[in-house]
Amino acid sequence: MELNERQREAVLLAPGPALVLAGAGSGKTRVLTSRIAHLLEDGLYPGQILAVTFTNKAARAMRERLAAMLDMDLRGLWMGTFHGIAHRLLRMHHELVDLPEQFVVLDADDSQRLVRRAVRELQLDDKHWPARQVAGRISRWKDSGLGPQELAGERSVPPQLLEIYQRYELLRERAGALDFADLLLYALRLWNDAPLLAQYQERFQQVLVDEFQDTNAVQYQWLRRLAEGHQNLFVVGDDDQSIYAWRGAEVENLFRFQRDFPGARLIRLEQNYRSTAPILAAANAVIAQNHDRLGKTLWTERSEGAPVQLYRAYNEEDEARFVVGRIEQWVAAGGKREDCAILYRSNAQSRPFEEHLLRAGVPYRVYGGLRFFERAEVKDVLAYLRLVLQRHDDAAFERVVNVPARGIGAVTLERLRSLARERGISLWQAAGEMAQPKLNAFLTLIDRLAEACTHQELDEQVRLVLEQVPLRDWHARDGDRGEGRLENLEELINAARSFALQDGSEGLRELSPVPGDILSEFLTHAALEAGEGGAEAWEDAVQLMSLHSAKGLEFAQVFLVGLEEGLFPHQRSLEDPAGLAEERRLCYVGMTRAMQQLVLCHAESRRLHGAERLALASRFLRELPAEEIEELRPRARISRPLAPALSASSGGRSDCPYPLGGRIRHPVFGEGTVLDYEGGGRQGRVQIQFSSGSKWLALGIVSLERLS
DNA sequence: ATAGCACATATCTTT
DNA sequence: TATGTGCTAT
Repeated sequence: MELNERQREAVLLAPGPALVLAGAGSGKTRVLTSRIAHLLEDGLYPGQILAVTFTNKAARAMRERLAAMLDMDLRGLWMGTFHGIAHRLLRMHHELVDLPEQFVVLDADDSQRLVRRAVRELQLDDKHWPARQVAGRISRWKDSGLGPQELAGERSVPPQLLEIYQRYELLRERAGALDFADLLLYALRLWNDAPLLAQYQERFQQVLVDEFQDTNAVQYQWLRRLAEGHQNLFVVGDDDQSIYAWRGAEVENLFRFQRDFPGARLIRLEQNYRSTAPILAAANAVIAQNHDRLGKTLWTERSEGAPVQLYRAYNEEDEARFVVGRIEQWVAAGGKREDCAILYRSNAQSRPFEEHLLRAGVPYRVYGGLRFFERAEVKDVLAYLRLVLQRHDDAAFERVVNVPARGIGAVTLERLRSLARERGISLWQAAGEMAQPKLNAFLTLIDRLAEACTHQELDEQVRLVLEQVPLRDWHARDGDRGEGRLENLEELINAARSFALQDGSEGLRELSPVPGDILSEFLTHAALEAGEGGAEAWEDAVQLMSLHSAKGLEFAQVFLVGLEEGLFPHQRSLEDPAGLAEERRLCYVGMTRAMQQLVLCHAESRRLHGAERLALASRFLRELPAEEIEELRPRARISRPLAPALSASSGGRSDCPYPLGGRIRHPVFGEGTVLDYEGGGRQGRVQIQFSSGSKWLALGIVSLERLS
């Protein structure tokens, strides 16, 4: 595809620092990929390029695009997330930062458990110090580069919290483990080794960064030091799409960059190629309500396009029914399911859509939520493997010492913990010293397992765990609930096999020269990339995902749902102007995902956490320009289905000849949109929204022309 | 020590 | 809603 003038300029820019402010849909990824291709064609070796993306998905996509553009061996080209790259470096140079060779990576859940343990060890009330929140604060401090020492003098930090932080660090270090934030911190520490830094500065002649507005303080420092020699740092970002401040991202890095790299070239990409004019106008109007923007207005050459539609649903069921109806209509007209995306603020909102899609027999795929490697039964098996690798991994030890139940209860465990605490040793060591039969049996089990696992294929190692540890029986006793877990255990074997195959053949491994055990690779993979792609990944399916995970993607049809005060914008940001601005950017991100048709939905009433609540339309809807919006009026009949059975029977709406949301033409009233329908056959009636208002029409009498 | 049950509680986004 | 925690009976 041709590049426009600005894009071309960015791609061909001479070496040196450069900042590309790239609006949504302005061809950002294309510029980045083209520049890499250009550098390679210009004679740079793949090994001299480092490209950093924000998600694993984005890294994969870019690699694929690059491979398609160039007929070239890309081995040696480093492309990945900050976390992934940091991990790779740490595997290679662990000794420089006093890490054990087999260090493990803690995911968010592991970190929380460790916090809980720290709280208990300090004899603090874990009600008063909820692990989830404390872990969140610690992680944010770490993202800004603040260790316990730096916080010591801070009056705003309660002393207990500081103590918890310190204890957490102690436990974590003893376990030879790194949390997500540590990966970045330790990677930054690597740069304190001058020869090593010089080596990488020499090696990576060109550093390119995607989604730069989402970098945090530590990531920025890491980049700055890496590039401070040759200054060949090419960053691409959009302040309007900064949606990760809650995770420590600092948009200010865009300004810092210009300050720290004087003479940096600035290029703005403002021409949008993705969306129709109405979609763009609507999105621009919303984001214009934010202040302190770098200033940038997207425009498009396209003038055509359907208006943005707004559907006001009675409740979340109605919302789901409407959206699924529209999707069925799209598919019936020959559209692909995968071109339809349902985007919501929080993952919990997926359920009514899943139910309606299921009922309608429409394949769908949900991204996010509880992912494969985050499931308890899967994490248990992984914990056994972690112990095999690293006996001092206390988190893993605690997780499975009594799973399945083997008579090691709270009392024994408490004794273990205090012994470990007193002597400053790991739980594994403490268990060895206790010389208690049941504990010994557990230690022996792990040792035997480790022995059996040596020199085995990865999937064989997983199989060995399931063979030597009666986890299957344990879950099988759990009846219905256990069945799914059993399936997940079998799936884990498959996951291990395909990971090993991919890793050994052509995939990651050759491209990323990581030394060390495939097992530890796999465990890191499980923590870093919680596992998306299921077997049905290639099936044509409707896509359901949170707004956050939609960033960087595009779809012909976007249904942005749940636009209600308290839900979106989220309750917790209502009070806080900065939080509200971020919610608005999130809305902007969501709207700009749409290429052809954007449908916005909100419900008047919503069941949330089990309780029914009235919901006000989101303030973002009031910010829309009326002339771009086609409002679908609320239905006249207001009734919540009394029972699931009832809604199921009325859910079989295939007997209505006009799909909900579809366009029709009436001989007198003209064009309209099908809003609702009740009754069956010729007795049924259908509600149509005409420009003059909405009307109920008897199916037996009128004849309506269907428009595609 | 463990299973089962009642009760409380916090509701989001992700590497 | 759904998850987790604490209590009680076994």
